[in-house]
Amino acid sequence: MGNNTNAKEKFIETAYKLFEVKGYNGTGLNEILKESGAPKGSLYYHFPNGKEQLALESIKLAGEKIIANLKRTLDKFDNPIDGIVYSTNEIAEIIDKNKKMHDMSISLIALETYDNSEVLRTACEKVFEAIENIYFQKLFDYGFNDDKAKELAVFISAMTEGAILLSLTRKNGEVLRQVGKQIKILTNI
Amino acid sequence: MGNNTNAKEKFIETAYKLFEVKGYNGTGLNEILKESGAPKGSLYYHFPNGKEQLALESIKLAGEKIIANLKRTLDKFDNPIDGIVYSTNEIAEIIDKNKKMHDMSISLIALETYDNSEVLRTACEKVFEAIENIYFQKLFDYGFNDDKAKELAVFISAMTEGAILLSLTRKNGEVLRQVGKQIKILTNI
DNA sequence: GTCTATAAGCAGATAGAC
DNA sequence: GTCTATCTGCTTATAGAC
Repeated sequence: MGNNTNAKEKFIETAYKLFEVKGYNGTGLNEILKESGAPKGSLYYHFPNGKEQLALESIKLAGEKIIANLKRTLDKFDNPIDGIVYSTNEIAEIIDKNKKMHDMSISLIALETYDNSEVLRTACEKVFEAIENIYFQKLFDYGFNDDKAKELAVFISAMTEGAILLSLTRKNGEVLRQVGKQIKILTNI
Repeated sequence: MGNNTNAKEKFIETAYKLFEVKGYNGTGLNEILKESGAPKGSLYYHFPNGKEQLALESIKLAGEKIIANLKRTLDKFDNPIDGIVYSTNEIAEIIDKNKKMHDMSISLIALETYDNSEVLRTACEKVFEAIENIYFQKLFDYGFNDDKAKELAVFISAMTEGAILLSLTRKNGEVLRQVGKQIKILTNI
């Protein structure tokens, strides 16, 4: 019997890379097929609901990778703000080099789908919530009370997503680095 | 002689509304044509470079509207931070009501085009710069020195864009309101 | 300047052989 | 489970009548 798990995973891996950079509407099924080297029939066997189902799995995968990256980085530091500044600097470097999105944000697909597909919007919402929770836990463990940690986590999530957007648009990581510096100054931790 | 200016402006108005919410890749030319009530030949007469040229004009128009809104709001306040908080609360209300983008951000089209079209990327970059300059001027006029005003302007731009993204994804303006509160606390102005 | 007809290609999706 | 052929409809764009 053929190994269907590998074929399915290959589709998701390929799709998630393309969706993250080119977006949901900007990526055709044919492109995903070509890149993954499989025929169309196989895709629809593994994803009966077609493109939307493939995107759903892609968003979940992207979320897992983003969360894993963020956790790994924050764990290097005791002070949460130092970890966050390091994280923004890491992303800044990637943008300086690749000038492409890669395991940093699902903002594009979130903006493309929040008004069209409740399934995909909810999936994106969950990823953003998970990111916020990582920040919250780090801040809470450091000693902030529940309310303060929650407020700061929302703030840091928004700031980071915005800085990624601006840095991508400008094709350099300067905004991310400036924002990192600024949050260090403002929070004064 | 026919009034070509009106026809052209009508196209831009229609396109900008659709692009802002549905995105560049998510909006077909046929949809713009149908909504504006004009035939295809007319569009290509006014925009020989097709969709990209239409999008370029749409981004410029969106930028003008966003800037005008922001200026008008900030001018109501002497204290820049109070103006910014009011502005984020305004956007939060719009999201609570409409749950759609409308004169608040070009983030979707920026993320869709930064890697495909240098023309559109540059247009988006200019809009973000203009927004940043509005914040800078307000902060500078209030008494911040040049460097500090610049740093805060970048920070506020990023934070606002990120908060809009998260609020749209969650379909409510809570993040924007929380971020507004938080920036008031952190800057302590 | 305006409008219609149409081209050429790609989109997502499906049927059915193997 | 895999693969091919194909369908329908939409995409951007163009040619040419008026």
